Amino acid sequence: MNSSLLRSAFLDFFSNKNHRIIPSAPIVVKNDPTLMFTNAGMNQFKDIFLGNVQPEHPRVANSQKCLRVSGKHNDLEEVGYDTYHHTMFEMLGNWSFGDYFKEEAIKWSYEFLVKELHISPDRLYATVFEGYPAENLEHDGDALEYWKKYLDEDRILMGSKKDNFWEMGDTGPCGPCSEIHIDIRSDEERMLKSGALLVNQDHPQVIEIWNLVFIQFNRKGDGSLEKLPQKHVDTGMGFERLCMVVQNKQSNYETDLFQPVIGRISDLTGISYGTGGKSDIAMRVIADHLRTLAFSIADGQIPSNNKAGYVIRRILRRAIRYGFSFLDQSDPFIFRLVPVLIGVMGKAYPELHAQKNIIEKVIEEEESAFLRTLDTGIRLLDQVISKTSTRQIDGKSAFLLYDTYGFPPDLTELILREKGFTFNKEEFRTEMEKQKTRSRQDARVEGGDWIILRDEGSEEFVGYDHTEAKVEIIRYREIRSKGKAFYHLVFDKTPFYPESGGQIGDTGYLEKEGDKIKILNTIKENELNIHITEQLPANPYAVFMAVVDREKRKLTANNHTATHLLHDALRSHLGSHVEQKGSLVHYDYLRFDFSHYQKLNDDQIKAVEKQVNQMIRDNVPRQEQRSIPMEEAMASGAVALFGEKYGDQVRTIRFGDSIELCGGIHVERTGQIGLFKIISESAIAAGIRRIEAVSGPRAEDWINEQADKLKHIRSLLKSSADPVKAIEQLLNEKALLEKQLEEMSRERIKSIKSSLVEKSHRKNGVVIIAETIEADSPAMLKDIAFQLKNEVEDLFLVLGADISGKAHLAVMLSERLTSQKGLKANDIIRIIATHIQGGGGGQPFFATAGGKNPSGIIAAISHALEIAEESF
RNA sequence: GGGGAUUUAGCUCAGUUGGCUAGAGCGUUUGGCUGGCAGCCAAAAGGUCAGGGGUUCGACUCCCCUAAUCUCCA
Repeated sequence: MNSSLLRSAFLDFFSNKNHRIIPSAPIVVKNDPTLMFTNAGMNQFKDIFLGNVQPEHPRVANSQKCLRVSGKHNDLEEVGYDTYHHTMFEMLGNWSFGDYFKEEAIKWSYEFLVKELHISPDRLYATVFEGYPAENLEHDGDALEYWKKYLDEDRILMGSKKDNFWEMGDTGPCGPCSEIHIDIRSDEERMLKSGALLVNQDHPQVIEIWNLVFIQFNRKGDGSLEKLPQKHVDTGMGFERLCMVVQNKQSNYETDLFQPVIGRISDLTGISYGTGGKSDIAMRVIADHLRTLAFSIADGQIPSNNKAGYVIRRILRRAIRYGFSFLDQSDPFIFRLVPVLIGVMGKAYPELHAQKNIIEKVIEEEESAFLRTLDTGIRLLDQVISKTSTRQIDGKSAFLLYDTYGFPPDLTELILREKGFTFNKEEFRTEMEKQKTRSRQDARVEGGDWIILRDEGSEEFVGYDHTEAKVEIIRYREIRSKGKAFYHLVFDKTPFYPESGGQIGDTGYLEKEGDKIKILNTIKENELNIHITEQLPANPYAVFMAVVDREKRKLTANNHTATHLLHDALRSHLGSHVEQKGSLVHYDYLRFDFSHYQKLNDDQIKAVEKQVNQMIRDNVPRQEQRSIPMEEAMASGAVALFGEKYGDQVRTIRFGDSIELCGGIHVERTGQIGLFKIISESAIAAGIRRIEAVSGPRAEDWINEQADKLKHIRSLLKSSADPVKAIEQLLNEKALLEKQLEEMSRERIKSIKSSLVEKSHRKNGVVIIAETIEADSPAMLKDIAFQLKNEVEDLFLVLGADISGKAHLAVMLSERLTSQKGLKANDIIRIIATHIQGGGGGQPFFATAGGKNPSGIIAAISHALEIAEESF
């Protein structure tokens, strides 16, 4: 059975059991600082388990794309070396929200594996929670009883709390789980040793394929467990492993999910798969990472230099590195694999088709960028080698290469080994330790404990309707950073908008009987809105007036609405491939990154700007829906960014044709924005462009500035008719005059030079010139000095000039005088510069000085003359 | 969140302790050479040295601030 059929077999099976089939949530997580990527099938149902929202349907099933590349679940470094670890994988799951429980979950899992997929039951093992007396947790007798209906008792194993009691976090929903393991070893091997002994022993052929979690408790803050009124089922089955089992393969990479991609890698590199060498590892790494990249980019996460984007970039670079080292690829090639991947998975995940272009472009661009980085690294490494006298380079240099230039240490080692070198790994490790300690310390300084003032529930955001509110502080904490103390305050309700969705956080103040405390910023952490201040109120228990800086709020709202209008205008002029890739809404300006393949020409920019301004003049009213289901919003044509998921209640903001899911602050009517002006358009990555723009008063300022400049130009030109033509004329004239001037100054320099030569005298073959001249600029002085040096042999030249009230000196010596006589122009200049109350310096053959006292020039020159007379 | 680094011509980059009149290669334009092409030769254009402030007689170079980018750690 191929993978597509297998995926639909699972979904059909549960659909027939009255489950609603829902789409996978995006792989990129928004608004949850504890999680960057979806790492388990249950992520999108977290709120249902927590009781925060009611499910729309009590039974659902889906195939969820997951990523395990950072944080607690991090499989990245394992990928490639074995046959079953992945960064990106699909998790098949069926859920019951307060509906069916253990009996059905177990029954159906058995039915699907054995009846539907014809997996032999004598290869299956089930584990059941053995209990944990310390917490009064009984062994899971129910699960055991249900399993006995299907499996021999010696195939049902007891599991510890570690393996068979599942917890989401330190607190929250939890419960016992029951895992299904499968033994795919050959019959001979199975005869020799029972699979029961290999369960949970990291054997590559005795593996867990399905975990059935029975959520029935809530772990409270004090560590105790309470029974939930509603019991849930949460199951997850690794799709890649299932494919391997069903297709009778020994490795996930031999299934039809990976083989086409690996085949293409072979074609492109001319290296075949299955040789058992490093090239096999490289191919697995690339085949795996390609999936992660394609899915992340499709969900809107492009590689970048921080946070989630940086995780993605590092994965891509890991793939490139393996291609570079073990497949001998020094040109971009991974992007060429995208069509094959889409062939395999595009049907189940149509977003891959939709985003094909951008996935390819972004990967290609990143590949060439990293290959350049490798080039620079290799060059730097060569420099280090040439400066090293032993056969070992120091660990600090290797670390610098890694830490600052991102050059992988294993590559450093590889290259060094080829040249018969090594590097000091001990020292490298020490440097790395130092870096880690420093980071940990700085991170540690961050946290003071929350001080709870009132045990009140959640904080309410009232900022959509109000810019001030009577508030009470419900908790606070002190933060120390860079020797300064800051306070984080949380209110019972707040009009302050926290930094999110690209919009900056509100500022303002907290007032109590005339005493004001500034609120410097507002940020969001988990679901808390945190107000940052430099001081704590004298009486934190009081009731305060919290007031938002209305002026900044208004300007910010202007820019946020302008951003939506811009987005809409870009889509209507450039096409619907335009998607938001990043956004910054500040009170002074806005920045909007979006997918598009080429530079916008002037006409396009004008057209976009014009449409936005038309919308502003139309004074379109805001239509807001505070809380509607995601599905309904999408149906109305709202532009969704990545991050929303099934069952979410979302807010939509509509201005005419522009409908977006958005939590930000917007104007009531577009007319308030007044004016919109694009300031710059540039590229930030392959296929991604950036527009910076201003609106309202800032746009007015900008326009006025331009107009003032033009006005100024006109008044300077004394011609209001056609300033462009006048400037062109001036430029032409200027070019002509410059030529003439150059001619004249050449003549003048020539005559100055000849008069200098006339006034020169010789002593022991040295031509000595020491004169005051009239020069227009220090550059002219230099000019004369350099020309004379080329024309006169054995020259000792000292020149002085009064240039607009300042004294300037120059000393020029011929090569022979510096090398044979040991004279140094820079020494001489320093001595004689005292006469003009200045200082100077330069090289041995040429030096200059400047000073405040032009009347000292003559003294300086005669001093230099004395030096000359003494020397020759 | 913290550390390190980068920002110089359209592109890739040099520029030594502050002072050689800001350079190289590629690209562009023009002219020439060569049966044609690949190319070669010659010349030219092209720079707010990221932006702002400071120190200095003098700043691409030193100091401070800001921004963008790269990179490592958490």
